[in-house]
Amino acid sequence: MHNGADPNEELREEHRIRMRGRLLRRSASFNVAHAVDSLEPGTGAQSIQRALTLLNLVGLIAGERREGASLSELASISGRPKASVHRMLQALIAMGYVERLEEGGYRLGVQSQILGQLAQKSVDPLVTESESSLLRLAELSHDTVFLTLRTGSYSICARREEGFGEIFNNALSVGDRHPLGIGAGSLAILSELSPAEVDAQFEANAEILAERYPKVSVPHLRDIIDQARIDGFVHNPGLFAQGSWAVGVPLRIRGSRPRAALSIASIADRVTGPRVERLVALLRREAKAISEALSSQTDPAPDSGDL
Amino acid sequence: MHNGADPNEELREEHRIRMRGRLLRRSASFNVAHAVDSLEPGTGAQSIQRALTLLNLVGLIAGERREGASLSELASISGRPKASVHRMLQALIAMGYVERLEEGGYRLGVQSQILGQLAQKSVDPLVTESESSLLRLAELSHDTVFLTLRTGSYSICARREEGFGEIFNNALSVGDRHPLGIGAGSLAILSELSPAEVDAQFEANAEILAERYPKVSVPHLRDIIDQARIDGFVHNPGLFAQGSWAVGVPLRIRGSRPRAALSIASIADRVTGPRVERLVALLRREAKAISEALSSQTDPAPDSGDL
DNA sequence: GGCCGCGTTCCACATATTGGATCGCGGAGT
DNA sequence: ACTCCGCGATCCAATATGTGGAACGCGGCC
Repeated sequence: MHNGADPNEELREEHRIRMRGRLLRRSASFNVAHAVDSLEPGTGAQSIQRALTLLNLVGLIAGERREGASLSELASISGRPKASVHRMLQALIAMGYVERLEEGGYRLGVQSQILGQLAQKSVDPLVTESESSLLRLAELSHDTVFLTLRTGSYSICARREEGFGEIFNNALSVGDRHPLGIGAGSLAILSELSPAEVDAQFEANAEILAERYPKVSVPHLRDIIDQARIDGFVHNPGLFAQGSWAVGVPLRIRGSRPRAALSIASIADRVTGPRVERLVALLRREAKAISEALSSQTDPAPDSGDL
Repeated sequence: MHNGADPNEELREEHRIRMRGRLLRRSASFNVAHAVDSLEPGTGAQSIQRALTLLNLVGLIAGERREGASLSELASISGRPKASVHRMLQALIAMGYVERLEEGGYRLGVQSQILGQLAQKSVDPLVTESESSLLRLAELSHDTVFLTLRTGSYSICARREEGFGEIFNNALSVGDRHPLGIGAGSLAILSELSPAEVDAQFEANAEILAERYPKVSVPHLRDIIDQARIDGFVHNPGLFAQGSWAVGVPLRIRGSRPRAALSIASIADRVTGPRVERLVALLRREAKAISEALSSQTDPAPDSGDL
């Protein structure tokens, strides 16, 4: 996807250096939110759901720790018996989606990597295209930056880039999935949909929201969305994770339904007052850059720039 | 992973243009080889295997056709009833690993892409690092170039790049998996292992080889491997797919077990006589470049260059 | 030497998956 | 306009399938 001369690589390396040793070991509880997923029984597919959830989990853990994930860890986090997890892992290994290190840890395998490659051909150029924007935003804001994508009635954290500020936001990491409406990016996407569609989404997720996000008030979210339609950005004052404030802007792509957003998260102090405007300005600039880059890919004529 | 300025992108675009319209619609049979996979019953996991096999298949088809894969196509290729395939697809969609286009086709979804991203953190830098080498090789040879990786007792086609010659080798595409020993790259990897290890691999795959590759003679493969130990490259005179000849060299990475190879495949006429030496020279040069690049990543001191 | 936590294996149970059959739809053919 | 065809979606009885509690063996640690 890139060679050593990739201009992003320098930025990236710099980040890595500054981040080193700062990577706090996430508490064992991880972000189980999306791991314990909606398994509507009767659809005849929860073994698949369980397996893929496990695969996600392996990815999430092994993505942060070089040693990979241990069996009992996976068992306890996913909340199923070790025997089951073990059996699933065997299957995943047999298929090459998971590998086992000599030291015993589990991590993603070659097939996972290849699947990703195949996926890049089909799915959005968005993720790759926004790479450099995310790096710039992280660099400039010193906070944590996210690219959120919509899938069905969910939003998923597709990319995350660390600024190297003092604070470290662990509320969301790559691969985490939440119902639409949870998170600044997610709300930003909703703000581009019609009120009717927004209602439809909230309705589709009604149970999940009530069950897993009991503190969240849907009417309140609707208010935020309405405000965002006016402002053009979402401001989330720590609604979902305590102390995790954020701003988000939608990505508007020509000829495509709204389904992506950029957001920046940090502590309350850094997402208040005049700084909000500054962050929003940064986000808007990058959002525009990305949408123009994507438009020009399909259509050689430069965008009229209505953002 | 790259932005518009990625130096590989130009090469790549050029390829795309030259390839356009030449992408023969693979015959409906596809390369089912690895799709109908070893489902050892009783392990208690073939629903997972089936689902992941289907996922692979969606990736393979949608990787070549923008419209994605159709249900009945997937059903007929994978050889299971439509009802089952449909149910699995629903599950995969619910998890975000597969998406459905408005036009009705199935293709890989956001989660697949993200899984790939997470995998890149854990798995080899090899695949990304060898990108430009593959492009150069394709460009220079005008044939089809492969990066093969080892997983357990299998080899998998991790990358494939088209030269724009007259002939088009369809024997192997990205994601295809075969037992170790099937294919020039695969053999090249084996040639770096000790004879005892080679035997162990053949033994592990004995049944599969006998059943699915009845024409292949293991003793003969052993001879080829022995020869490759002397020559430093593998020459496959159409052993596995009729008319598909190839040469392959192993990738030797400092401080890592042998598990990768580069190979070039074409028709008999183009992989005989003096051209073999020329191709091998090309392969060797790139193999050296890659291994040096990787060594210098972990160890700042330049490699002593014993290749 | 005994304890603990780990990964692994076993097996009777029941449930989740299976797939043949059916249905509804939209496009092609006459 | 009517039929035919192939597609994707849905249903449901039969059972093959995955399940998970329990027990095992191993290595490190007190």
